[in-house]
Amino acid sequence: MDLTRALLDWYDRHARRLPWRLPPASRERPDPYRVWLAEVMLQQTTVAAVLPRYGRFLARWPDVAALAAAPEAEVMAEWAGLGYYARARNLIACARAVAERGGFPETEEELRTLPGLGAYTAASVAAIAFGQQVAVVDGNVERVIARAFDIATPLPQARRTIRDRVATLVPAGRPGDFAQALMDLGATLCTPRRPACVLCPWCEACLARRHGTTLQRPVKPPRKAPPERLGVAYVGRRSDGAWLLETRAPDRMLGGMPGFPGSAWDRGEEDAPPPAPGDWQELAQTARHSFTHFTLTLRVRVARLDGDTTPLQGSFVPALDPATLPGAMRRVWELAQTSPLLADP
DNA sequence: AATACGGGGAG
DNA sequence: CTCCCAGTATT
Repeated sequence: MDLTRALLDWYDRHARRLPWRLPPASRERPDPYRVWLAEVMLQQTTVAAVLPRYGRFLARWPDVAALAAAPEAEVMAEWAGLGYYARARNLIACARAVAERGGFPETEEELRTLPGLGAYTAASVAAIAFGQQVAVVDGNVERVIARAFDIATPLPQARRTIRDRVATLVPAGRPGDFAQALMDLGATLCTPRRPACVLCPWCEACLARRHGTTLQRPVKPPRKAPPERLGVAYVGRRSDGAWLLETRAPDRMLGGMPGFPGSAWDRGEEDAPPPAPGDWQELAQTARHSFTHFTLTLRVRVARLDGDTTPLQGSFVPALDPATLPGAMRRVWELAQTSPLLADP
């Protein structure tokens, strides 16, 4: 039996049931908006992390017209905690472009031109939403294919070979199911650390298994240790309880998200003057947060500000829901809660 | 080709 | 702790 047939048969029996997905072998076409939204949320993000957020987002903006009309700050707030905030900014831009042109384009090539749709997402929407016969390659697929064909070339150089291999396997009839089947296989059986080869539909054919190289595929380049960075953040609260916040510039780290004013730690600044006149006190403890490419230590300075304070940076917001803050800022907020200076009025 | 860009789940 | 995840945009 060929690889494609074996994989689809396995998928028909073991497909994960996910809210953005139709059951296997379904004759219906899924809503392109829902497919696109899920694919963007899933970029570098685990299914487990997306699951509780997808339904909430969809309930709030059920179609592309609704999202296109949404205020940007509300979308950013809904995205808080999901990371890679350029995704949310691109999501809005894409929704507006699609609403403008009256719907999603159906080819991989046209989809690729939309904001936030790269090679993977354009291919996945084309295959899953529109039934186009295209190769969908994500991290799971890279692992599965590198193992099945025992590809020793390191990533990312091996991407072209992997893509070509997938392209020869995609069936004309069920390209969307095939893409999702390959990803399910990587997510549930062909896992990085402990692959369940005995359950795998490709067990017999898998070259890495035959050669005993499974755990060494795919070959990845070594990564260097992320550097340490320092910074300062100011948590100010006015006598009426309002918090001093800024909206971070879109071209910066955590761009478009709310945050506490302070040094530009994403640009190497370790200190900065206060964002408003006041009696600022530095907390004994620091706020630590790990990003992909550096680890940040933030000194936190707090102050209770006068009712007529005019901020030099940021502006006062009457209420602050920490759930709408990105992780690093949430840590700062939590630490600031220990200071009596910031207690509710 | 290399780097910036988050956060959380799994082991 | 480390690794990795339904990647994209920029340089």
